[in-house]
Amino acid sequence: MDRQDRDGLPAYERIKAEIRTRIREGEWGPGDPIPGESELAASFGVSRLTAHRALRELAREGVIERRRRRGSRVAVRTGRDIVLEIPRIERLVAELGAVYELRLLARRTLVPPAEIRARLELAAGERALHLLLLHLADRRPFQLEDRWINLLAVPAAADADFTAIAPGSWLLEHVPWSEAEHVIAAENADPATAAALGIRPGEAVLVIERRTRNRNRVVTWARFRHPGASYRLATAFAPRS
Amino acid sequence: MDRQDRDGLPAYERIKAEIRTRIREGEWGPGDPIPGESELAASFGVSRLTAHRALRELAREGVIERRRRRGSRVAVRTGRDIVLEIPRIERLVAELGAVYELRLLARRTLVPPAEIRARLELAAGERALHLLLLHLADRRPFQLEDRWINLLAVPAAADADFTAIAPGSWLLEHVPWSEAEHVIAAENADPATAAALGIRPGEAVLVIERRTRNRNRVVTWARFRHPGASYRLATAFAPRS
DNA sequence: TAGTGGTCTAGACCACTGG
DNA sequence: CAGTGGTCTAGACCACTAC
Repeated sequence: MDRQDRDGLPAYERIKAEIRTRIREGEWGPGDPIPGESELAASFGVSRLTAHRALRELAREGVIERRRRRGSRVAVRTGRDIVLEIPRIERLVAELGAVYELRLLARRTLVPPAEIRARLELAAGERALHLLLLHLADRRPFQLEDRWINLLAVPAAADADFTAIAPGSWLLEHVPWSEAEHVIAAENADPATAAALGIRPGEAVLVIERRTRNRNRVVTWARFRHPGASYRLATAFAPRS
Repeated sequence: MDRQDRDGLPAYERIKAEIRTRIREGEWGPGDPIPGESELAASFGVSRLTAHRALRELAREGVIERRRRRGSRVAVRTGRDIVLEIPRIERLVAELGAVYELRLLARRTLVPPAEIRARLELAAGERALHLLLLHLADRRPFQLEDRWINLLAVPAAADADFTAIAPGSWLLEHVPWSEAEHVIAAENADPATAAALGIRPGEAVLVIERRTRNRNRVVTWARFRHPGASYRLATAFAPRS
């Protein structure tokens, strides 16, 4: 049953909350042992499995560390995980309360330069689709997108209308599953980038690169450039899970 | 028991792997229904709870979506979560194979300017500890750290020796639990930053800001600046959990 | 209102590991 | 080798919601 005995929360959530509270309030510090499954089960009046679930989830979230025989203890955090959500560009602009527009600046199918070919893990001489797009928010340049699409992985992209839908959105809808690698960097705007984004050459630009895979093939590689003065990635920290 | 029947994996992991495979290979596309708990339990010869665990974890990882009565289906991903791990600066430098050094450039306890006061959520007139540090990798400037510490939240910081240990590491060891907010941005180096980092004024700088909380109080707010040319944040995508 | 997911129990056996 | 965590089952009741 959805046990909502006391706080409208399932028993394992109540146990998790209780442990979190004791850690947050300093009663249990990093490295300190905390009660084991059996003890928790007894003190909360639940089965061991329920206590186990609470501890298992806390461990997955990085709050505690568990070892057989050794027991459970408060995790000693040596680093921090930042979870950044990067939504579709259309939603991002909409959430800023701005009107979104898309301009396709260039579209060509060609044999990519060596550097891009390596990123796409393409055979020599293989052609790929190159797109250059400008995303606008309230008619002002918001993001410059430089994208290569592996037509072997996504042949349908050759016929897609990227003046109507951003490639990122189109791909999300047409590629069933994907993993991605990201790089975030700061660069000085080169003259072409500056012209496209309507900023001065040399101005700081926030660069996000994304490489997406599907079935061990690189689907696409894209570089997004934002004017540094008007765009930042912000995150509320979320524990691992 | 740790059922390692076929692949050395627990049953719920085998079920998860099977579902992931079918999604990855396109057999089940975004939005498609997948077998329910009972059906999976029967076909894998496990109890419903084991099948439930597999589906629950996949849902938490964002792979599938579950709704009562409606059943389970492949998640329609509308965005991407990037998980960035930001390790301690000492470890980061060590992983680059470089020798780490720390230089404390300035240390003062003072009433912060209004902007900082707001970030620390401090009462007017309240003093805070301000630190300016330079982190070096192989004797070259790697990161400029501009940090404010709320002495009401961490009184012991007043006596800490930040010439020996980086404040980030010291805080991790002395503040039992924390949540954090992050901002990532690109800026042009101002003259002071350029001088400290040994770069030209105007060069792109990758800025990471972090605000850490404990018990609803802001513990510290810090701004880290890296020369854009020599530092990038990279991430392998990890599904949510 | 039927069917799916959500939670829970009591009992069980196994695996790992610190003393 | 004892104790802790890891997994599993069979059965149960409840909650939500699409039909």
